[in-house]
Amino acid sequence: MANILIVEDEPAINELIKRNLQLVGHECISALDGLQALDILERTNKLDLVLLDIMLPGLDGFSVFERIQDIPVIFLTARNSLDDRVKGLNMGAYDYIIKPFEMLELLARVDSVLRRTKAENDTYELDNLKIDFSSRQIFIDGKNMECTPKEFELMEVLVKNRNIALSREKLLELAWGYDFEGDTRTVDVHIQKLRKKLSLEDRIKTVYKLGYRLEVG
Amino acid sequence: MANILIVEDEPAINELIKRNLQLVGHECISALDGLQALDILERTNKLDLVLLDIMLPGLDGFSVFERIQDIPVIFLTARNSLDDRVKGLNMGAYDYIIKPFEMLELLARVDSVLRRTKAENDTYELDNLKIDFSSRQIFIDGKNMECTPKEFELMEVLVKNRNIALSREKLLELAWGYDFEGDTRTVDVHIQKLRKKLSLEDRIKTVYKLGYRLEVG
DNA sequence: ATCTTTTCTTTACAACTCTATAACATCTAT
DNA sequence: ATAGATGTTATAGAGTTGTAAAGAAAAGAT
Repeated sequence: MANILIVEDEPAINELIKRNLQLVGHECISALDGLQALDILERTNKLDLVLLDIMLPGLDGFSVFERIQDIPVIFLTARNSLDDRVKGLNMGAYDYIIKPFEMLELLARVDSVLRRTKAENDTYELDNLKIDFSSRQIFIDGKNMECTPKEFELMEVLVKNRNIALSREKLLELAWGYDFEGDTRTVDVHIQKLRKKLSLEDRIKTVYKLGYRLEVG
Repeated sequence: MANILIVEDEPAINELIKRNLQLVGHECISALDGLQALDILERTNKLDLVLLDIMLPGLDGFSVFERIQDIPVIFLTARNSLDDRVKGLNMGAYDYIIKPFEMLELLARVDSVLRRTKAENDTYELDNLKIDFSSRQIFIDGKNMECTPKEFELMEVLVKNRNIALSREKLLELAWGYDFEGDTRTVDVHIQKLRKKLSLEDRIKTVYKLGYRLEVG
């Protein structure tokens, strides 16, 4: 889907981010310090996004950022200070995330930035299924399936968190909003609609006692 | 909400942290020195987080930390030195807080770590077996084995206490909950299922007259 | 406004899955 | 050899999910 450079000096966190981005279909390359990042930036020209830690040994994130041209950057920072945030955004970063962060939040922000910057990223294709996030339409073999708003929103959440088991509560939070007060069974009914309408009976798996997961090769 | 162990030798500060965490709905238990902390860690297995002072009488915080497995730790330290910070984070701590700290900051960091550890995608690998604790899936050679909830929970307990012989009573307590009233033979049946489904016949050992042990190189 | 249509949520019950237990077989220590 | 411990299989019941249809809410038409 997209090529992403992860610049983060803590190997465990770097690996964690990488694993999750790969899970949803991105190509990733890791750098553990600023110099390594510059090296990769110089040799590679197909990067779509850089996740950049500010606190790095040696060359810091801001210095790396100055050498990046025409690639969107999301800063990762342990510091919550307004200074760093403002500095980063003033320099032209697209977004910033304060560590420690929720993985689902990171995935959402990455998607958001890619959507803003890469037109062809507005759609996701899966076999004969095509999802157009900007026009909020879903196609099967090029035929518009006329989804309702809730159907689309739920499908969007499943697609953006594919291969991850999501509880009914989490799905309600992500597709309905954290303030939804109703029954969790509502999710079930909408899942059935998606399964039927989009022929996803064997792709949307039930995770017994938990929720659902969209399974994709 | 979460079970938190507070290791801090100054009674007033320990009590202060405890009161505030309880106020926001957490369960707390206090230790006033390293040995007491180890004792609690040994007897309790439902802790979600440890707040650990580095400067302690007798056994210091780093030594306590070495005995903690699979529980996130936030170090509390009066020392602002980069050395201690780096040492703590290198050892695998999730975060650290410099004393004196604002209570709200502590609460925010506690929440943040708890949120992160719940969403985090941590896995344990053992030969061709991979256990993903966040999505609750077990893979063999990358193939999802479709475990039931109880199968997963029992496997989780075995893995997290690998190489330790666990009695049936202990397994029931850890995987079923302390309030399970049924027969201990229930464990046997589930152990057989794991052995069969995950080909662990020679890894899950029977400890005659006691229980079972997952044996790992 | 009111009525109609569409979408969403809830409900009720059917279908299914999981789990504990029982019953019997086999093993182990003495 | 024997008593007690563990392995194995089958099954009923509890709990979870699937599904259709009724009820409620929102959107659109008149």
